[in-house]
Amino acid sequence: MKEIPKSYDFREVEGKWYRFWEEKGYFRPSLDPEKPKFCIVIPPPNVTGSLHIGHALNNTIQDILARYKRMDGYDTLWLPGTDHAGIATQNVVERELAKEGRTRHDLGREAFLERVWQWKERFGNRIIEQLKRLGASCDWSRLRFTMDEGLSRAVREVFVRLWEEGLIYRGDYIINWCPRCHTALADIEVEHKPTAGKLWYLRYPLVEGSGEVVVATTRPETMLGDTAVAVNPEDERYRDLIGRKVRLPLIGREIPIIADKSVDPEFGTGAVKVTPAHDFADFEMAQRHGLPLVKIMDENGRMTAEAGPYAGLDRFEARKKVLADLEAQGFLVKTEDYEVMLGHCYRCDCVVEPLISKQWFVRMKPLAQPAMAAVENGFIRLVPENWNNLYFDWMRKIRDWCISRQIWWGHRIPAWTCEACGRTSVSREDLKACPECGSERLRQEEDVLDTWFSSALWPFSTLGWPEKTEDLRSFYPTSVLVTSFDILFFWVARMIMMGLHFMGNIPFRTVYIHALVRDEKGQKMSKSRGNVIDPVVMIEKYGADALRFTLAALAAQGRDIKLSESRIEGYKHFVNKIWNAARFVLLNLEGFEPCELKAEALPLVSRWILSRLSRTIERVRNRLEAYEFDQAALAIYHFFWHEFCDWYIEAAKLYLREEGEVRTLVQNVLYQVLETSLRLLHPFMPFVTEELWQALPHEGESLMVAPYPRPEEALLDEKAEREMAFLMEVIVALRNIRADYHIHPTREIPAVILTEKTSLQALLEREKALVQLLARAGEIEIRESGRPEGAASVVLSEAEVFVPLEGLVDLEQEMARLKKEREKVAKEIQRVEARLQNPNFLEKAPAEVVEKEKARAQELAERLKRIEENLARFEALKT
RNA sequence: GGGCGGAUAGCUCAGUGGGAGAGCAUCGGCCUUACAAGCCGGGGGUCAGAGGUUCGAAUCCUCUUCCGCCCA
Repeated sequence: MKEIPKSYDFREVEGKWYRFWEEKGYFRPSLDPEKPKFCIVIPPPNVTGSLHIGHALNNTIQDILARYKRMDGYDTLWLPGTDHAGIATQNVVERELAKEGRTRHDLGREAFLERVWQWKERFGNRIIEQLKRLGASCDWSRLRFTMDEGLSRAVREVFVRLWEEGLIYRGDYIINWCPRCHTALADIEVEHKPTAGKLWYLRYPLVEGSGEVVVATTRPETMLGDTAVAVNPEDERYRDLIGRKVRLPLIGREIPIIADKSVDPEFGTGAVKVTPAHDFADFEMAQRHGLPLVKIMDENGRMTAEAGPYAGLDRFEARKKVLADLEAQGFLVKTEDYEVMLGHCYRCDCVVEPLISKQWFVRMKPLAQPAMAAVENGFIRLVPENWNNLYFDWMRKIRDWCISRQIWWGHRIPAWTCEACGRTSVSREDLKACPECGSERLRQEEDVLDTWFSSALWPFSTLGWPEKTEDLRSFYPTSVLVTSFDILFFWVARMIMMGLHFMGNIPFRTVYIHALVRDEKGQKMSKSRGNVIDPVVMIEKYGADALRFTLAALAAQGRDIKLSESRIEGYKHFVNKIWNAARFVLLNLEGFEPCELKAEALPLVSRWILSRLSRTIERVRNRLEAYEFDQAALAIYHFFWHEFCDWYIEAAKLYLREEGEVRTLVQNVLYQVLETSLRLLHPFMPFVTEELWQALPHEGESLMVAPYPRPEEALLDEKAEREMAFLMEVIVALRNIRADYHIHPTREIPAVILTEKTSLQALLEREKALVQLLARAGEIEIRESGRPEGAASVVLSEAEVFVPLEGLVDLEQEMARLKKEREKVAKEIQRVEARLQNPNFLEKAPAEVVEKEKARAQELAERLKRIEENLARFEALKT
């Protein structure tokens, strides 16, 4: 037999097996039409990205599923790819240019894009390499990129069709504008953060007669663009003023006082200024009341000519100046501290500005309706399902999606405007001439599409759509999407809409939404906080298997993961434990001959471990199917460490000493349990399991393609489990006494075991050697009665265990132990008896519960009796 | 303001109507030839608080307090 090194060195192992798997083509599906299909599309990481701990969790889960299903007989495709990440990538390259003292405008559009592509070729695959380190079993031969040729074709097709269906339109609307990225943003790309601000009260004098209206605002500079003052129609204070006019300070424009239900009478004075060109609520109000728009700020965050004397000022300077002037002229009533929710760009964290501009939009309502129904009717299942409400809520409140971005890196909108006839045409192919008038004076739209537009198509564009490919036929709809909730709407909801609209079918059956990984104090990890746990560093320090197992073990549903390095270190110990258990088995396979395992011929402990193994397999499979990765991982952990290693391997030493059949049988059980455990563990810890499996006798080329274990009914053995539970109780009792009396571990102790049950007596006789080995016991006497004098004792429910050692027992200590035990048992009896004496309980509780309680009461009573007797004996000895 | 989640051992968390659990940490004893990254044993909890439903509540309901997150 092969001997393996004393401790596991993952560094030498991981790369080796990853290359092996890839070379063998195991990551690729066979496309065998007979096999059921399993498919996951990866949430494409940004090309700018490097692997962070969230990716590590996300991809570990996907890999666990992919490896599990692959081993379980599914033709499995895990389809990888990257996202061009429009704004983020453009920002990176622009920053690079800035170091050379240049801007993208110096280069021009084409040269700039050239530069971005170069950057992508050089750095864009870093995260892919890191995923390989993690062990991800993606089919790299199908690697896609949102800007590659095929996907770009899909984007165009979708854009044109939506346009033709009237679901895309262009128009002047208020949008979120990032003055730094210089582009429009979608609603959900804006992060609202509480910021300390002020509430300014401004005096607007009435045009006719004396009097005034005081409005409260958090943005005084926008008063330059006010076109009305609004009050709530129910508000008594202002009822008489509705319809009258005020004169806008500083500017002198006359604006009306209007009534609108959206005004909150509780806010400020109950009267608000209306700036339709620079506030979402005001824009909507303006539409309701037909108010004019006055744009006082431009795309750079500077004041326009409409701002009169303030034209050209930056928005923050303008505020200062406006306030100073208002105060000087007596229009500023008062100032209060106020916390405002300020929108920030999710890419660059700048304060975004609501602006009116010409943008492209997708009508969402018609698309959202079926997407909602798909979840409502259970065609798509969100796991855990408490995300349903949030999903529905968001879909109900959905607004049209602003898809145009004023950047260069991305899918350029396929629309051309004819300078001759003014018509805008949208086309699948680049236009050379105007389809309307034939003129060649065409100007292509400058804007590109929101990055999420292309990722919304991901589940079918990556499979080859709009071509009718074999991949598309085989793998759409995909099986499960693994993602985190923060992109549920950015991405998941849009994929559902697009999938339903263009494929006529859901994009995936299940959406598994995993937790966010936080640091050990529960804070978000971020570079600025300096609390980032870098998965690549962890892999180098503890190995990919340890990291993966940790993430799986912590992935409880509906709760964020608080990760600390010590947890990873802890599970590295588990990896080592597996290694050493395998080492033990290998060292003891001398003369190993595979044989059939007939339950009757096996020692009790072997029947027990096989039964436990079968139960563990069942549990692991169930928990995996339920996406309870933590439960699955912990089930294996417990079985392998605390049943197989702690008990079975120790017990096996008894039989391995012997010659003959029993040795062969136990060797076979050791082998079988280990080999099966490795298969069971492989999706969680692919590397160490492959390394060990290859060192064991095995059939097949790789553990990766070995069958996933199935529970075997024939191996379940309740009797063996019950009997072992009893023996373990006895052994623990003996160890207990040893520890309490500080008897050296190597010293054999004599034991007397009392039990009235003949079946247990027989069991103890049969398994005496096992008890002797595991409890380091010498002579063991088994009898029905006759407590030895002056012995340390432990009372079990069906037996009493004594260690009669001359001069051993400390009376006080022994009595203290018994008294404590008596108290516990007595308390328990009280509870059980109270229950049993309650007629309501006897009447209403299910019969089996009542039976169980009765049996328990009896058992406890017997135990108490024995404790009392022992105590009495000690009392007698004392006097 | 609206919504969702959480509060169980020192820490991290499972348990979701019928005997309070795990891992880590801690304490005591061991280098027992697979493993000291280990083995054996121990201690530790009015399950946030109050009320209710029930024969029975950590578990279901209501309220309160505190802590997260999302949306406005």
